[in-house]
Formats: sequence, C-alpha cells, structure tokens
Amino acid sequence: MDKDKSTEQRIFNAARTVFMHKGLAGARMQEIADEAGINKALLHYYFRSKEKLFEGIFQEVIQQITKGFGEILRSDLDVKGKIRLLIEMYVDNLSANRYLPIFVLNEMNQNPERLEGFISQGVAGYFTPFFMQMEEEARQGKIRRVHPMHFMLNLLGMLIFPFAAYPLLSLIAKNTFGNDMNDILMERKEAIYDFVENALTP
Amino acid sequence: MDKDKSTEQRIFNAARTVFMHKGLAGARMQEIADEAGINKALLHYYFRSKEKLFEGIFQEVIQQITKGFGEILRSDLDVKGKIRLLIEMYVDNLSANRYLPIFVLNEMNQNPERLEGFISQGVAGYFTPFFMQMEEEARQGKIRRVHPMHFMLNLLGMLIFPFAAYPLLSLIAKNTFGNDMNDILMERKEAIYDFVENALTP
DNA sequence: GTCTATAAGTAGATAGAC
DNA sequence: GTCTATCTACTTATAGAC
Repeated sequence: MDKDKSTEQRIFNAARTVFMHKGLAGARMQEIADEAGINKALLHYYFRSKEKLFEGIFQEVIQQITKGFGEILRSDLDVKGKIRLLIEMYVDNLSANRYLPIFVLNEMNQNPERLEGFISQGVAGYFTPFFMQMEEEARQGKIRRVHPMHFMLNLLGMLIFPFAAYPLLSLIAKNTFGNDMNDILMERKEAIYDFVENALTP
Repeated sequence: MDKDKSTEQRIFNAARTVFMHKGLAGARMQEIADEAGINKALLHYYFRSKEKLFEGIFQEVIQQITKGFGEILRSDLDVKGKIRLLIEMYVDNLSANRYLPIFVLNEMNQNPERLEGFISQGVAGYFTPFFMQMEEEARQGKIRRVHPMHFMLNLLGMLIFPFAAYPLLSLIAKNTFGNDMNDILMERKEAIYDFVENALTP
C-alpha cells in the first residue's frame, strides 16, 4: 500500500491503477480512496476533482510512452536496429502493464482533445526524420521501399493489438493450441521481428 | 430517426449507436432514449435494464464479426485468397464503423466473461482448419512457414489498430504528411496485402 | 404501448471537527 | 493533513395515469 510514500503519491498510484483498469467513466473515487488506503475527502483535498486527477494520470502515461518512443527513433541506429529496440521496449512494457493499451486507446477515442497538447510538439516530430531515414536506406538498397506511415501502422498494430485483445486471444489460444497466451506473448518479439525483417528484405 | 421501424428496433439501433460511442459505463439511458426519440421509461419496458440492453447489443456485434470471419476462413480459397478477403472485409466494415474496434476491445477487457459463450463454439473452431491449411501450403512451398497464431496476431493487428488509434494517427498524419487520415485508410488494403505477401513469400 | 412523475440508490464534492 | 457527516446532482428503475 506504499505505506512509506507521501499521501499524494499513494493517491496518484492508486488512481493510476483504478483508471487504467476501469477507465475514466467506470472508475469510482471511492475505489481509488480504498486502493490508496485513505479517505475519499482526501482525494479532493489533493486533486480537487475526478477530472483533474484523471488528467494528471493520463498525461503522465502519454508522456512516458512518447519519451521512450522518441529516444529510440532519435538514436543513431539503423532502421532495423531501431525496430528491434521498439519491439523490445513495447513487449516488455506492455507485458508488465497489460491494460495500458486499451486504456490509452479508449480514452483517446472518448476525448481526442486530450492528445493535442503533446502530439504537435512531441511525437509528430520524431516521425519525419525516421521516415527520411527509411527513405535513405531504401535508396541504398538496405531495405525494401515501403510507405513509412503504413509501415509504422503495421508495426504498432502487431505490437499493441495482442495486448489490447488479450481476453479474446487468451480464449482462442487455449481452445486451439491448449496453449497459454503468456507463452505466446513470450515469443512475440521474435515473431514480429522475423515478420518485419522478411517484409523489409528487398 | 427510423420513424417507420418498430419502437423496439428504434431503441435497439439507438442503443447500438450510444453504447458504441460511449461504452457501457459512459452511456446514459437518457441519451439512448433521446437518440431513439422516445421516453426513458420505454427503454425499461422493452429491455428491463441497462445491463440487459447492453448485453443484447454486445452479443449482436460479436456475432456479426465472427460470422463474416468464419465464412471466409471456411471458404475453399487458398491462404492468400482468404487473407485478401479478410482484409477487404475488415477495412470496409471498420471504415464504415470506426468505433467498433475500440468498443469491442474495451468491453471485452472490462468483462471477459461476456466472450465465453461464443468463442468456444464459434471462433476457436474456425482457426484450427485454417492453421492446418497454412501448414499444408507451407509444406508445398506455396508460402513461407510462419507460426500461424503469430501470423494471425500480425494480420489482425495491422487491420484493426489504425481504427482503434484513429484520433492519434489522424494528428500524426496531419502534422507529418499534411495528409488526411482518411486518405491513408483508403490505401490500407493494398499496404497490408503487400506487406503480408512479402512476409509470406518463401 | 407510451407518457409523466417519482422513488431509490449512487457518485462527486464540500463543511467542519480534530 | 485527515477524518466523519452531509449536500447536491445525477442515474437507473418503477408506479401509475392515459
């Protein structure tokens, strides 16, 4: 229960957990208070309203995602090296936090305005240089020429979808392979990289 | 407002719209009543409770998805033919109904029990024969040998993700390409098929 | 079947004691 | 800073007239 942390931090951590699992509309202030081991009134003392508390959580989550993303895309690796790292990062992070994708996807659909702050400065800026690098390596014959935006959609889709659809896939895996979904997620890094490598081979 | 349809149908259609956009937790019975052009009390007259109304909608949606999916997988086409059709169907359907993926993904995460009814009988059964067909064609050298479950995850991810992440991608597309996201979705069929074809080439 | 009015319960937010 | 008690507004659901 984070007994040693400050009350504000305990609340923030509890809120992250509850919002991540239930979403803004489904979360209850009472549940956050219980999770934090404090009283409901304290939530309002520290964060004024449910909306403000949520806003803080959502921004922190987005920032964390875009930070790692940006660091990899701006590194001095070649395209395949960057892809390799992106795969590592996403599978590791999402394995540890299965609800993150569906949380972010759902809330961004419910209220797209929440994105606008970051994106224009941050994420969008990372893409242009990376897309130019892809173009350059294609010209050199290092990789096959593909549409960079579609390539990104393909890569992110392969990475994120299995976590967003976990409950369904878990059932299918069990019924079809007698296999546990967690085993499949463990193989995911190699499977994606293998697939992408073949698609990018000239 | 579906003036000519039965009241029950008008309610059901209105509920589909509202639940699809707001989710179970975010939807309001009043909004459904307004959308249907009737009174709130009538919702309960026809469907007893919000939960029951939602259940009806969710099951209809799942059934519609699995139906098309099963028909394609059980057809007598070869693997690439089936993939081509799956891509056609998904991109067409989701283009016409952008909120469907995030709705289904979110609700299945909020309450996985809702899936169990269908899946065991339906979806899971479609996969085994298709996976065997992939194995067979790989043996013949028609396609490269890939792990069928991972291949399915890749394909579904590429198909579904762009719609689930539409608001984010829309911003990126605008800031990076000055391009409209709808233009990109139009090219999506070819981009995915091209990518998959290359990944499956022996 | 359809409506208005209202009950019953819940959720976010505040007042005020300690 | 933290708690209990309470207010206010909203939401689902029902009663009962037409």
